[in-house]
Amino acid sequence: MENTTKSRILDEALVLFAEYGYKGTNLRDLATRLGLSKSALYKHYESKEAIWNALIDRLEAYYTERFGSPDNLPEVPKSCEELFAMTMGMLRFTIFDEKIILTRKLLLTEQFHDERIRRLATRHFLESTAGIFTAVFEKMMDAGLLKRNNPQMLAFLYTAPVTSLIHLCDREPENRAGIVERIEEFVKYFIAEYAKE
Amino acid sequence: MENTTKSRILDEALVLFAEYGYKGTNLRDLATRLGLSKSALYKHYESKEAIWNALIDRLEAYYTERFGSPDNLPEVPKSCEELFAMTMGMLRFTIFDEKIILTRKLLLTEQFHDERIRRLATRHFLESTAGIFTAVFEKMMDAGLLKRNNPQMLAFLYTAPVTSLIHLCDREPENRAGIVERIEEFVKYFIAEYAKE
DNA sequence: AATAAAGGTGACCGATTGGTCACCTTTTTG
DNA sequence: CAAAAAGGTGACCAATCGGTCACCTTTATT
Repeated sequence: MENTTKSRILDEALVLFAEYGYKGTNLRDLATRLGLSKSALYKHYESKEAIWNALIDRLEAYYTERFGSPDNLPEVPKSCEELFAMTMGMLRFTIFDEKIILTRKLLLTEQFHDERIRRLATRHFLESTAGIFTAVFEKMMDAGLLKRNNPQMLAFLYTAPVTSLIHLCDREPENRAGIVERIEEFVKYFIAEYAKE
Repeated sequence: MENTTKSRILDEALVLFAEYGYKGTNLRDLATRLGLSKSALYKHYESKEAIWNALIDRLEAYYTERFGSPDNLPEVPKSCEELFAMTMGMLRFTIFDEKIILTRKLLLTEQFHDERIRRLATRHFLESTAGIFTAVFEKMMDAGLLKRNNPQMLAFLYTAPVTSLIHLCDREPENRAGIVERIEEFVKYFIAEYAKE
């Protein structure tokens, strides 16, 4: 169920839906990109909407698998340097992976046109990463690495600015290097501000 | 040049483009909503694209008028209570005004399909409000109301989380009241954290 | 009052779209 | 190996879209 035509259709659908939107995507282009005829698509999905729904099914599955259970938390950093390294590691992953970029674009551009996308957008942009860092910060406070503070508030204060710069990165990929530096600067500032001592 | 048909077309175009996207908007709907026939639109604009461009012209003009010159800064708060009041005032304006909500939706959903929207999105979501608060914080630090700190970084730390909650508000208008409370909570937390003493 | 310009209408056009169908080819299955 | 299921094709269809046109009505202009 990996490199089947059925799943390749979804791969390519993500590219087109993310780039041109649901309305702006047509099945002839999709078929051509896959080296298929348009009618072949209908052997795998019964309509354009069915492709769309299957793509969102897959996205939802990805999110529940990735962020659904609290046991796949990252290792808690044992120092502020490790916190910095972990953050930048996550960032690089999130900012350079083509599929994740496309997913973000899809969530942003279709959030007001589809109920399930709307819910995923909140989950992605607000809850997922902030939830992880809430747990991380809490443990780092317990370990005496960060000043005592409201961990949830602190995580929100940490992730929201970074998220907004990630959006900038999607919008201006030509400035990616400079933006990564800016994020680095922010992360350093934040850690310096809230590190113990 | 205010309540002319020409400008009413743009008003209604904003609604449709924001709600359904450029591709998802059709001129028959637009005309019907205005109580016109479709061909009447062509007496005012030569194409769908021309309507789109005129709408963006107007948006750009609004932004340069509103945020273009540094002299229309808000009054600098004389206390942290005033900073709180000012912030919540700006927030309420930004969150309840139907036209601003639609504009945000348009910027989000069309930012990858149009170069000028892309630039406006960065200006709106990253530069405008952060710029204002950079100036405000700098002056409040000079006045001894806030702890000495990097004003630009602080403004970014302040506005980015609020902006992300404004997006949440657009996505879930049914939870607006609760989200406003959450913003209030954040703003209080932030001010308490960075107020002098 | 005559004329022209501006504003508005409905019928129509070609292009594009999602979707269907009869037919062919390959692969699987008993 | 025969049958059938799965995968693929190109021609075609109806609906929708942006856009045009000839024509009518209202409003300014001189």
